[in-house]
Amino acid sequence: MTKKVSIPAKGRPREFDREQALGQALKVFWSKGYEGASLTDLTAAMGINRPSLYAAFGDKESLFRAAVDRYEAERLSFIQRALDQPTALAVVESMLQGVVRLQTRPGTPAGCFMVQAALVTGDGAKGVCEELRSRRSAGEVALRKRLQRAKKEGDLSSDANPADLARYVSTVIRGLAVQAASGATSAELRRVVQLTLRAWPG
Amino acid sequence: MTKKVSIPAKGRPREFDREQALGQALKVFWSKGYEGASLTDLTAAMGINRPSLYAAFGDKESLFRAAVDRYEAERLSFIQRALDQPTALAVVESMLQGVVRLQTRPGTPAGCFMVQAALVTGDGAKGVCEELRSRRSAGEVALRKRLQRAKKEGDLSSDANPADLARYVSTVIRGLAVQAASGATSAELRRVVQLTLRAWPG
DNA sequence: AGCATTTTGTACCGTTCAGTACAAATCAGA
DNA sequence: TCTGATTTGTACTGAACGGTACAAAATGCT
Repeated sequence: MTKKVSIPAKGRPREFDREQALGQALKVFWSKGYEGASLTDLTAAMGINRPSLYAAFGDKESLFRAAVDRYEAERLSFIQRALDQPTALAVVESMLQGVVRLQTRPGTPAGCFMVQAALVTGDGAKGVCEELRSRRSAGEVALRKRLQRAKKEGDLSSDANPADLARYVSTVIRGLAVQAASGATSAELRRVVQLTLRAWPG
Repeated sequence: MTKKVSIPAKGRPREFDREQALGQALKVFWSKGYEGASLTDLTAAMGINRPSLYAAFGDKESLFRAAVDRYEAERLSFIQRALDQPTALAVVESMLQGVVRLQTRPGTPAGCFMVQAALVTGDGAKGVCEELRSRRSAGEVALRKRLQRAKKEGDLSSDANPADLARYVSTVIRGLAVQAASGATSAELRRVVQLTLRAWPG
C-alpha cells in the first residue's frame, strides 16, 4: 500500500491532479476510441494544455496505455472477486453480472473500454489495437484456468470442456459490450445473462 | 434483375469497374474502420485516384454508406435464408453458423463490418456510427419477429420470451464478431455456437 | 535576494487529413 | 475534324492532426 501524498519536489508545483486528469482521458478514449479521441478532445476534458499533458504522460500512445492500466485497476477489480467465487457457476454468474454493471453504469461511457477503444484501427495504431487484444485474451485465459481448476475439484462436470466454456462466456461478454455500446439497458442485458447461464452444464 | 452492362454514355469512358472498386473499399473499411481508413488507403486499394473516387462515389461518408449497402447485399444474404428456416431452432442455428462462416472466411477481413467499422467514433463520424447501430438493431428486430411468429405457430414453447431470446442470440453474434476480429478460428467459434444453442428452450 | 528547477500558456512546427482546380486525355456525335 | 461531355492524373487547398520551442510564472534551496 503506497501513499500518494505528493512529495514536496522542487520546481513549480503541478496545478492539476494527475489521477483525476487520467480518469478524464480514460473516459474520452472509452467513448470515442483511440483514433477518434483527438488531443484537443483530451486536453479539454482533462482541463490542461498540451505541454502539461506531454510532460505528465508522454505522447498520445503512452497516455492511452496509462488509461488502459487505470481502467484495469479501477474498473475490472470485480473480475478477481468473481474468480474467487467457490463454484464455477458462481464464478461466471458473478463475472457476467459485473460486466453488465460496469458497462451500463451511469456516469461512465457505455460499453467496454477494452473492446471499443481500438477493436480495429488504421496502420498508425496497430500497437494499441494489439495491446487491447492481448489484454482481452488474458481475461479469457484466466477464466479458462479457473474452470480447469473447478473441473479438477469436481465442481464442473467431468465431460465439460473448460476451454470451450471459457470461450463461450468470453464471447457473451464481448457481445454484451457491443450491445451496451449500442444503447442496451442493464435490465435487457441482465436477461441475456440469465439465458446465457442456461447453457451451463449440470 | 437489372442488367449492369454499362450503357454507352458519351464522355470518356471510366477505366475502372465501379463494383470491383467498391468491393475493395469495403474491405478497407472492414479491416481498418471508418476513421482508420484514409483516402490514401482507399484509393490505393481501389486502384484509382482521388478525383475518380469523388466523381464515382461522392465524399468519404457516401462511399462508406455505399459500402454498407454492398456488405448487406453481398454478405448478409444468409440471414434471410436463416429466417426462412422452418423452426425457431433451425433459424438461430443457421444464423449463428452463417455468422461464423462470414466472419472467419479467408480472403475477407476477420470480424463483422457492421460492428468494427464504427463501434464508437469521434465527433466527426457520429453519423456513420449511428447508421451502423441502426442496421444492427434491424437484424435483432427481424429475429425477434421471426421468433414471435414461431411462438404463435407453437414452434417455440409458450413460456419463452422472443424478445429476450432474440437479444441473447444477437448478443452472441456480436460477441462472435469481436472474437473473430481478435483472431479466433472458425473451429473455436463453432464450438461457441454449440454451447450457445444449449441455452435454447425446449 | 538569487539561482536552479519545474510547470504553464501561447504560439508555433511539419505532417496528414479530406476534398478540389485544372488541364490533358478519351470518348460520341456531327 | 470539330464540338461537347466525361474521366484521368497532377498538384494543390485549408483544416485538423500530433507534437514542441520558448518565455513567463511559481516553487525550494542557499
